[in-house]
Amino acid sequence: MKRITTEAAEPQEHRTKPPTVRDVARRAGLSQAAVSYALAGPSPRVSDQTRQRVLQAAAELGYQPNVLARVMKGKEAGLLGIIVRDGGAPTAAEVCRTLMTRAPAYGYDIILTDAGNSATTLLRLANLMKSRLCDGLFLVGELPDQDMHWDAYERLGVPTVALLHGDERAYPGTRVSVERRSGLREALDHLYELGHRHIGFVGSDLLNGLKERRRTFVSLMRERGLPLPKESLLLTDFSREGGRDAMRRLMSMASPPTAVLACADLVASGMLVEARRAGVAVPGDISVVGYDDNPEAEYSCPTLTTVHQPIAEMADRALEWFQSRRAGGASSLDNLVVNATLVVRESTGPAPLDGPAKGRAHTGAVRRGRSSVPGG
Amino acid sequence: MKRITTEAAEPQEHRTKPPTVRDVARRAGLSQAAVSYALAGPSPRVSDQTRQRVLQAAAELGYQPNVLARVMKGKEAGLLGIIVRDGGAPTAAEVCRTLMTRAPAYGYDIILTDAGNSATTLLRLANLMKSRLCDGLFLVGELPDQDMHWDAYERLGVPTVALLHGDERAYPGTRVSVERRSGLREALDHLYELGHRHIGFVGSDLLNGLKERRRTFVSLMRERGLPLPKESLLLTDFSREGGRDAMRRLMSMASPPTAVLACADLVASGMLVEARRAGVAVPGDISVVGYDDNPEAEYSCPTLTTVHQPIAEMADRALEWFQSRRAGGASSLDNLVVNATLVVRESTGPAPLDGPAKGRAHTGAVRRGRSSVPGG
DNA sequence: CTGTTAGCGCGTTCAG
DNA sequence: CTGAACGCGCTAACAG
Repeated sequence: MKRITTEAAEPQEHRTKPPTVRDVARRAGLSQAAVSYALAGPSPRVSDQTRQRVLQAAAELGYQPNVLARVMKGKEAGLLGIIVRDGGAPTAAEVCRTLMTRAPAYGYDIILTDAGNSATTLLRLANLMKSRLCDGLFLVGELPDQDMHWDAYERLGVPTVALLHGDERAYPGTRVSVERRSGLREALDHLYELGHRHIGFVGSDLLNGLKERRRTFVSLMRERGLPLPKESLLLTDFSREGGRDAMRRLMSMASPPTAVLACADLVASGMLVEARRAGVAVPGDISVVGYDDNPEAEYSCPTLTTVHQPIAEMADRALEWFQSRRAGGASSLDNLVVNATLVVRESTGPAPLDGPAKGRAHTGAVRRGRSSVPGG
Repeated sequence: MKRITTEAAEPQEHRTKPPTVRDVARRAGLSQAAVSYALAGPSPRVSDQTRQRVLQAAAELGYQPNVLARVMKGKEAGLLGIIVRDGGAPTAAEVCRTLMTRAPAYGYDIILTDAGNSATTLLRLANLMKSRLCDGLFLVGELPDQDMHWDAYERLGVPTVALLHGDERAYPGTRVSVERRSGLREALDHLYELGHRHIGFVGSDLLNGLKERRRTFVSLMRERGLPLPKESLLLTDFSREGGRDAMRRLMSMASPPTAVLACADLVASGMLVEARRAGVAVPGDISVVGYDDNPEAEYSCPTLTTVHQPIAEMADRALEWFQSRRAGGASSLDNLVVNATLVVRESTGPAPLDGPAKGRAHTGAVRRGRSSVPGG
């Protein structure tokens, strides 16, 4: 009963705030409802003439609807959110880019935030996006300690698809996962055919997904009856520096493997850099295989043989899932599997005939070049 | 008068919707207002005891405030938005990453969307972010045709800072710009000292910023009285492929430059790849300088001498601007300038003593390798 | 057939 | 400490 406001309000401070439907209505001499109907498209509710008046008034004021208000009313936003653990990781970055590129084809806009490795940031941002803003969420890349935050994840209350999250123990919700075994098997077959028998692995325990790659590798090696001395299973940081360090350690081994699988291209890339620096030939002395097939793999030196993760396909699976949900089917807890395949480039070649690299002439060069290095 | 809803509604469907202040209030046996005050922090409006009750009820329900509703009410969101023209471009990607990493230190969260090179998409997303959601916007990377959309940009009605946008003719609003002249001058000095006199440029006209780099290069060459034949000013695509194409054209020239500046690392990287493929030595036969200092520059083969854009500093300038605005000063239309500096790595070396690369033995190899290439 | 009124959703805030 | 209005755009139900 105390409605004092309405038309009596002063118009002078409207300059700063963007115009609303009310402003347009005032200008067109109509009610807000009429404006809303007119703006929604041709409709039997408003005459074409009125509609034109509205459209013109809106254009003159530069009116843009407030999406937030619309969303609050309960309309679908047509917006999906990406929360990436660490946008600096090349594979995660490419997944995000791909999702963003492809989303429009599925009728979605997309926004992204970076959790910067912090679980609390992730939850804060998730809460923001979930507040009716986004119809769904992608979780790209796992957090190192995400297992601790399960309850919070589950409470999100927004349809969510996880990507790059390892297997169901690492993330029990709906996720896109890569069939690890086949890709790694291809890599091992490839190396075996090239004559390699002593094959090492450079891994990291930072994330569940990386651990799984190592476990799968070990199991495949056993399956095939190949020797796997403990020192050929290296652990290092999930970074380019980690790769360099691993390569140094390999070069200092009495009997290093003739071929090595890295848990990620990022690590493999560091290995190549260090090999080049130390004068170790790849693949002449040691073959290196990556995992991920980041865009850089094609431009490294030598170009990198690696297990390709089909990122475009992963993005499509994830987007399709949202689309079919929107259509009606509440298909809960899916596991959307895609396959990885080996891409052979320059970093793998025949196993050295005269045994491991260590015995060869240039090994001296390695020692000379970096004798004070840790891990030796 | 027809208010049927309210308390009479069935409670069973509350499970799906996240809890609201009303739910917390009901649980604590208080009014929504009391809850709101209590949640806002200690205040004379509610007793500490009541506050505890509220806090506990909120925790039990897993209550999270709806950020959208809060923002609608006119509160600051503490959120900044990034609109990136093309997240695939390495420099833009790194600027975004850096902004996202550093924003928390300035008290902001940050969300990002990719305009995917489309102006309409950009404006749609800008409208979303502007709808009270974001307190400010970063525009990262210019659109090829952005000049056409000036009025729309200006109407955004949100404090905006542009990054990677060329000079004030390209973007008249507040922006962070790189002092181009000094960085390029350093690069030329460096090449000059190495004995290079015939220096070329591989540019692109896609974006204003790239055009400016070329113009600055030309003006510096004139200033120094160095010859600059028209065919040493190459134009190509802003991509790795564009770089490869440019290198092929350079190799087919009768008298190619002994050193070349590329308008961007991305292009320079393609040039290195093609040189390696064709057996042209860098820097033995030709020196290559990039622009941007993307992270990859340090890992290419050879590593790339390039003009470093101080991205961290750019991000800090931009974030500081928002921060000081928030504090009160409405400092409008600033131009926040940072300086670029040369980083010398392996891709530059002394000018060949026996004249341009073309005259040397391996040139034959180049021709053998790729005689059917366009641009020759 | 056209236009208007009124109220939804949710956190905030002023007058009681 | 509570009741009720507010900021928004949208839309069901009514009035002309």
